[in-house]
Formats: sequence, C-alpha cells, structure tokens
Amino acid sequence: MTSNAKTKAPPETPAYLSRIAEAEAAIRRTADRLTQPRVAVLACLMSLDHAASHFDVAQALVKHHPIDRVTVYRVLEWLVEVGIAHRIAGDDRVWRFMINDPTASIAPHQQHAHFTCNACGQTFCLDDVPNKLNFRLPSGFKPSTVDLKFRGRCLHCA
Amino acid sequence: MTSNAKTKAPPETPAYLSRIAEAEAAIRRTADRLTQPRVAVLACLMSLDHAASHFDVAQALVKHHPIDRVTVYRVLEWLVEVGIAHRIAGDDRVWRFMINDPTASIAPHQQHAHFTCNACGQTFCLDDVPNKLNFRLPSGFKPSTVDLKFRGRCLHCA
DNA sequence: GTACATCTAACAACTCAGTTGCATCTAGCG
DNA sequence: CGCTAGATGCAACTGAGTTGTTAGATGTAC
Repeated sequence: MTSNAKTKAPPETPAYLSRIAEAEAAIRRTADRLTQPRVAVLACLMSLDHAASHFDVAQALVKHHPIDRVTVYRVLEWLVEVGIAHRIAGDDRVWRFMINDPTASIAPHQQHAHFTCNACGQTFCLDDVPNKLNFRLPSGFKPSTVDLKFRGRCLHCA
Repeated sequence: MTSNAKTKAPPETPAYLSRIAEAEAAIRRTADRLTQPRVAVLACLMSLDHAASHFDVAQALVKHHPIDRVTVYRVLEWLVEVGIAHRIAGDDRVWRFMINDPTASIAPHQQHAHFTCNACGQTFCLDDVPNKLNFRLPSGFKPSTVDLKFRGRCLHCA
C-alpha cells in the first residue's frame, strides 16, 4: 500500500479541501449564514465531477469535518433551495446532488440531462441540452420541464 | 352521496373487474402459475391509463381482492420480470408500475418517455418516442438506454 | 378424482433513506 | 461582550421496500 500506483493522491489530503475558499465565497453570496457544515458539504460537491448522495458526502467528510447525517441532509436541501445545487432521483431510491453549472444562466434545471454509468454506478450531468427536442407530445399534455436520462458506459469505464 | 354527479360509475364495480379475463389470458401466456393475486394486480394495472404505485394497487383491490402488501410487491416485480409491465422511478422515491404497450415490439423499455403531472401527480407513458434524439453526448459516454421525463400539466388537468 | 411436488401467499420482522422534534450551540449584529 | 435568530446534533420516528419462514394453492402425475 505504501508504493502503489496512486502515489500522487495520498488520502491525507482529500480533493475537497482545496475547494473550501471557493465554497465559502459561494455561500457568502447567499443571504444565509456561513457555517462549517455548509462550507464542507459544498466544497465536497465542488470537488466531484459526478453526483453524490448524502452518504457519499458524509463519508468523504468524516475524517476532517465529521458532520451529523441529518445536517448533511439539511445542508444539501438548503443548497438546492438557494439554487447552488440540484438533486437527481436515482434508480436506487437515493437522492444524489450536484453543483449547478454557473454558466447556465437563467433556468438552471428546466431542461437537464444526466448520464448514469451501468458499470461504476455514478451519475454525471450533461449540460449542453438541445433547446428543442424533436418530440411531439400527445395533445393535452403541456410540459414545463424535461429530464433526459441516459444509461450506459461513462468515459471512465469505457 | 347517493345522488352526486358520478352516478354512472358506482364504487361497487371498480374498473379493473372488467379486465380480469384479459389479465388471465396474459398470465397464461407466461410459463408461470395463474394465481388470484396476479390476476387482480394485472387487471388493476390494465384498467389504468397512468402508472400506479404498490399502494395504489393494494388500495384499489382492498374491497374485492384484499392482498397482502408484500404479495403486491412481489407480483409487480414478477410482472416486470416477465415483461408485462415496467417500473418508473418517481420523484418521491416510490416505484410506479405500468403495463407495457404490446404493440411496441422488441425493446419495450430501451427508449421510453414519461409525463408526470404537477397538478394531479399522476405519471403517464408516452409511447411514440422518436428513434433518434438529436442529442450529442460528450465524447466517452456510450449510452445504451434513454429515459425522457416531462413534467407539466396532463390532459386531465389542462 | 386423488396424491404429490413445487411454486406462491401471508405474516412478521427487518433494512435503510429520509424526516421530525427538541435541546444546545453559534454566526452575525448591535 | 451579550443577544437572538437560525443552524447543528442527537434521538426517535416514518414509510417504502425486502427477507425469512410457514402455511396454502396450483399444476401434474398417477
């Protein structure tokens, strides 16, 4: 274990620690309080390229920022409320959370695509959703939002 | 209650009762046993134009065909296994089930669209999904199935 | 029609993600 | 520094879905 292939990423410095300043800045932009759990959870989400469950977050933080699981739930819910993150319903009845793309200006989750990998189980966001899906709904159905979900092999498991 | 507007549909004859023969025929087409709970659950699904949760099914059958809730779960799971129905993950962490369209020949759930009504909460299947969505995935992602989910107003709540 | 082997139903107990209530604590402000 | 609204932590709860086990029903062989 001391000389494996991954010597560049020792577990003593989890990726989220480098995102703490960034997370603090984002939280300060809201009207709400800056607290340790909020910073840690947001930094954790910021360090990931895929969606994370409440358990994933709690697990990632347990070493340097142990947080009660109820607080993790509440912080994640708060992040969704203030528009920093969004939640994704998985096939395993577990909510997963992911940072919103700040470049996607107005309607952050009106039209959104996700990709769940059948191999590693992780869910990714695909941001450049086409404005018009060539899909004709039966008459009488008036859609306001669209969710597009792909399943298959992600770029890490290809 | 004796003279309300819905005199044409008395609660004494739920809609699923007229589907029992049809349900029996479909179950006989499988290699498995024909049992009362399977017939009742399938007839119930057949009588609906929207997806139903295990609770919806159990509730609908409680008067004429009371079935243990575990049995409802198992029958619904079996219906998915043998390809008669499919399950839909809802936003409320509840599985909903719906009969497969028998005309959609080979791959019944490879590419599928659902519509969830924000007003009544019901989920409908939209069967004529286009074969090609003009959506370009980031390189490295290889999709095998697609789920398309709309939210808005259904034809009953328009 | 009856007996048998096997599959299925019912019941109870359990798992687990997520929620609620409440006492304690803390961030932000005067 | 001291106050107060709001956040955290803990424990207990909820509710969908699962598992194990026994009793019962189904289809088949005789």
